[in-house]
Amino acid sequence: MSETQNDTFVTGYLLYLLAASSEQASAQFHDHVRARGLRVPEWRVLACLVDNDGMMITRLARLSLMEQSRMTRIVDQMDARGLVTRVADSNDKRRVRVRLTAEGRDLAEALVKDARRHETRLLSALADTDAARIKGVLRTLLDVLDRPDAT
Amino acid sequence: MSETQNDTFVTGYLLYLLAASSEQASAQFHDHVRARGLRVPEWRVLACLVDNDGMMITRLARLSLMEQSRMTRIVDQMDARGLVTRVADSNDKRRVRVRLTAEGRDLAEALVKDARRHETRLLSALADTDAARIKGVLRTLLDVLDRPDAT
DNA sequence: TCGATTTATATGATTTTTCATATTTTCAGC
DNA sequence: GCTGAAAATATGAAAAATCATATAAATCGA
Repeated sequence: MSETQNDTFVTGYLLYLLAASSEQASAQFHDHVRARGLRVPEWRVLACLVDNDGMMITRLARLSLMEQSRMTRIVDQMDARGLVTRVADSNDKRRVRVRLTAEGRDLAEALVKDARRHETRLLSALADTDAARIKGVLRTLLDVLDRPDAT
Repeated sequence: MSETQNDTFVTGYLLYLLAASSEQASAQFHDHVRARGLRVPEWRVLACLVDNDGMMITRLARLSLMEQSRMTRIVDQMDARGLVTRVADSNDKRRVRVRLTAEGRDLAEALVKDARRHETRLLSALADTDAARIKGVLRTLLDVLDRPDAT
């Protein structure tokens, strides 16, 4: 008994399993993203914009799971780098719409393709039953959490 | 069609579902942790140490999903605050064992109790089938990711 | 048992992230 | 059409995280 192993709580704790799964499942792809010269938050922005170009900063922040002020600065940098442009919303002058540039779109589409491939590989490493269930379970969890009575 | 909604990729992407689930499922409890005067990484350290007191920094970092140098500084702060103490390992002088103080242990045990309660509530908000499956699916995913041939 | 390698931790410098709050614009009710 | 509240974004200052690397101890092989 060289290394006393209790590990009774953390390892079985739902929030740990979620954090660890997310972290570890993403690690490889995030390396790929960085190899392509992007930081992870930037990749998230690109992915959101491929789905729906011209999102406003606030929504981009919510979807990308980060704070608004941080998103403002990330958009700054991506703008400076020529991946996106800021466009004033004509109806509501408070809003800033973020649009992909041609370069941004190319990069985004290439990475989405890579992401899909990676996801397929990941799912195929799971048993069929697990692969079939995982997304549904997570979506259900997210739905439940969205309800105001959540907890 | 006021807000053009495509949302074809991100919302259904496994790595997004994992990150979002983790983020959102944890949000409430993390607020609780902060209300108790701890930052999230500190709570993670306490939770690990309740399971297995005297872990070394490196292992603590791996389990808490963070970098070693970051963990060194977090342990510094927790030490300064009286939650843990550093103990030199007698067999291997490179190692630093992190031990809970009495105060640290009290806080840790209280929070673990809260965490378990919170987890129970969370799981009971899911349908029985989902609740029964979620941990298993995540554990399987983690197992697969641990294998060297992972992807 | 010496030297090269690996492992564990620490630290300086830089970059990110956060927090609080300012600014600007819209909206709701009167 | 005013006024106060709410929403969207930006920004300065502070705290935290990262990256590269230093230091020190253990281990492995010839």
